[in-house]
Amino acid sequence: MSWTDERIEQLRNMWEKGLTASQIADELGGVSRNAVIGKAHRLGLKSRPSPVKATEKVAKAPKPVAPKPIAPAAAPRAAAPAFSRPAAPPRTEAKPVAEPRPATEADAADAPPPKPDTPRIVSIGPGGFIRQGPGDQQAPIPPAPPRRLVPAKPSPEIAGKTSLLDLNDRICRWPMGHPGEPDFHFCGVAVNPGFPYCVEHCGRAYQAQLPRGTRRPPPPPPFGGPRVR
DNA sequence: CCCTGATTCGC
DNA sequence: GCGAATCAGG
Repeated sequence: MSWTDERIEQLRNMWEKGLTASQIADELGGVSRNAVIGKAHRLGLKSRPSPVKATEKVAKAPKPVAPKPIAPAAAPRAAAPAFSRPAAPPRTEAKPVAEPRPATEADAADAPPPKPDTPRIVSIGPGGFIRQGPGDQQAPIPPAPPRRLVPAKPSPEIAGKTSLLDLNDRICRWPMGHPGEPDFHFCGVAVNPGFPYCVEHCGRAYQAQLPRGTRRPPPPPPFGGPRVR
């Protein structure tokens, strides 16, 4: 398979919709997940949360990775491959990282004082416990992180469509489109009383039983017909 | 082990 | 330009 304009277009759309590379590859067909990712990068559209790129700790000790016993004579690929990318790309303003010292347990305090520079004056009570001053109450109130129960962008294709969550026993649950595709939805019109489908789709779902031996018309296609790719 | 995306590099 | 192989985190 080659990257025709149309396929590139599909790749772009799906990628920006947040579909995974696997899904895109599956949808396009004829290409692997790697092919999709590679093409996406070549197109310049990358980003999207990567499970692997999030780490940017310099404190990581350089791990030499045991050289493979085979093919030592293979030409070294780069001049200095071992340290080709230890330098953190200054993606964000690289603030001076605190020196990696052997962290003590005491350092791991959950609530460090907001102003480390200000000397805190504490008093020791009888018995050695630390008295808390009026302003010393540890702020135990973590700012509640704003949470969104519903994605802000439910994908324009689904807007207004009857989704799986919208199903109830009064609306037609005849599937429209192909499951797994972004615009897959359900019929959603008023149901034929006593049936899970509307009148029209009941006609499709429930076909009269014909006498044995008679030729029957082709059965109703599942999910609206054969998949076209 | 499965998944994910990123990167490398021979073709 | 392409994508398999590989890496590396979840």
